[in-house]
Amino acid sequence: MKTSNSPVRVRFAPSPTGHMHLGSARTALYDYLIAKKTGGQFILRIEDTDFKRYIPGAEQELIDGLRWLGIDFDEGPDIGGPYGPYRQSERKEIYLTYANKLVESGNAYYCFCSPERLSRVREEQQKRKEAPHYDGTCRNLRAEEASKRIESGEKFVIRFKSPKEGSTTVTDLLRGDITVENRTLDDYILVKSDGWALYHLAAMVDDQLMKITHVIRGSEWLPSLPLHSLIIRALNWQEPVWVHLSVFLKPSGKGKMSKREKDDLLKDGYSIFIKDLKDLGYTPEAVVNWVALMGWSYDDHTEFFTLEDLVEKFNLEHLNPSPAAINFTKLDHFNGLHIRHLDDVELAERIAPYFLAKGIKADTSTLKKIAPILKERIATLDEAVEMAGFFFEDNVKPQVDELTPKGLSAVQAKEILTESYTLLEGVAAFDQTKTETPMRAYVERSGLSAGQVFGVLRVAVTGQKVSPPLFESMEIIGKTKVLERINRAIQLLE
RNA sequence: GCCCCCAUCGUCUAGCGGCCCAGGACGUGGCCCUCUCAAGGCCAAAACAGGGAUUCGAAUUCCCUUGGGGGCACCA
Repeated sequence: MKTSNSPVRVRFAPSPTGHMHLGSARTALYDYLIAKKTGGQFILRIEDTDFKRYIPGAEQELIDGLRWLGIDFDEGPDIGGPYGPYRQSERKEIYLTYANKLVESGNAYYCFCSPERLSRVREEQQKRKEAPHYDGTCRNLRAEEASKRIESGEKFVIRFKSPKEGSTTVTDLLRGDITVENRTLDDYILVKSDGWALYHLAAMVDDQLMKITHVIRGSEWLPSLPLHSLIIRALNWQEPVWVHLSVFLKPSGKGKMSKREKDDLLKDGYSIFIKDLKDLGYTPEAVVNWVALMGWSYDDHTEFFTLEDLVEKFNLEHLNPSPAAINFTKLDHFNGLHIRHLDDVELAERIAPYFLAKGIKADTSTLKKIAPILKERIATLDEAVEMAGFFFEDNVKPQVDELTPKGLSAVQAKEILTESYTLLEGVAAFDQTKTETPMRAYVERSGLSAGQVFGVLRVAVTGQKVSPPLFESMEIIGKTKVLERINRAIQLLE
């Protein structure tokens, strides 16, 4: 099936009921990519008809998440568009119009059964080990009787009249034909007793009215695909291309993630929520790259992609239908890759907020200087703080035991520092080439290893055992401060 | 219980009948480089779930089993 040549209209239709997670991000990404690639449009539609589950702020989080990832939409609730409104809560009457058409054409019917009766029926069915389904009480009610009961004020819902015989075949782009026996279909509710349409109706109506050509969504919708197709056919509409993406499994590959597991994950510095990822030091570039490759691959085995690359190379043909376990170490890898691809100024800007969050006043000019030596040493942006915090402190607090590493006595360590002080004090232009030469010579002379000498000096100057390269770091810190710090370390050793 | 989907290294995947005693990436182990940590380079271990069938030939097609996932709401 050729799908990626003519302009495609796709929609991302989340419900504002929780945080935006990786699965949604990937769906939105694919939507965006295929729309951009084909010169089509990407629409954001908010499915907010379930007022009980509605979470204020969730819509904004969604929009912020998309913006952060660089996924722009062409039409949506906050920017409008020719097929609005883009919130289902503003489209009640539209759904009713089509629900009525369905009733008129005999494809749907009014049902007056009470929720209480229905749950009793369900219970009995389950006791008999049957699949829970509507028992059909109102399915063949005469029209006059139905309208009489409606007029008398009885509560009702509208149900779809699913065929009882034969089978229904629908085509999914990744899986081919999917066929179900119609007798396994239920008479699903289309419109609730409060007059609001349910997803099954609302989404189909919106997709049609918004001229959606490809429905890209999670595979949790696969079981209701026949129903959706049947609704569309009953309305004499044309079916979109159905694309059901595989689900994401927890890292172990065993099922979806529970609330508890999500909390545990956060303790390890990972999260499936987009809003967390930013705080955890991940770049949107890496998240996009990573998520794009979970369920999609490119011919030539390339794995490093920018959003622009993906727009050019993405296609619907290489999608993989099997469930994928989330691999966070690979996110780390991509994050490192993308950090290294950032230029120094950009990286400086990106790490600045993390210093700020830790209460460290990091000035832009120093940030720019440390960016190149930090670049290949951090996997997440927040790591810049622990790796390079010492650049911004007035003084550092080395551990005495770290000042005297294995194989060296306190006396030797002190000697190294005193000698270093003298040598470095004598260097006029305090840049790395000028400081390294005399220090190397000293190493030769002392009979100690470079590791020992520079190690002690590193702890004295940076306060830590692990740091960016010593001489570059000292240059950035500056002569005065370096000497001060060495001095303090010598005192510590006394 | 019923329905639907899926099945290649630990993980993400390439493979769409011969190019595969299965390729790449992450991770892991080793070596090199090296002032620490990284980054980088090189090397290694690591998979076609099982059983039938079709075929000269199957990871690739079909069937069964097993395993995994999803769904069965007046949620989406």
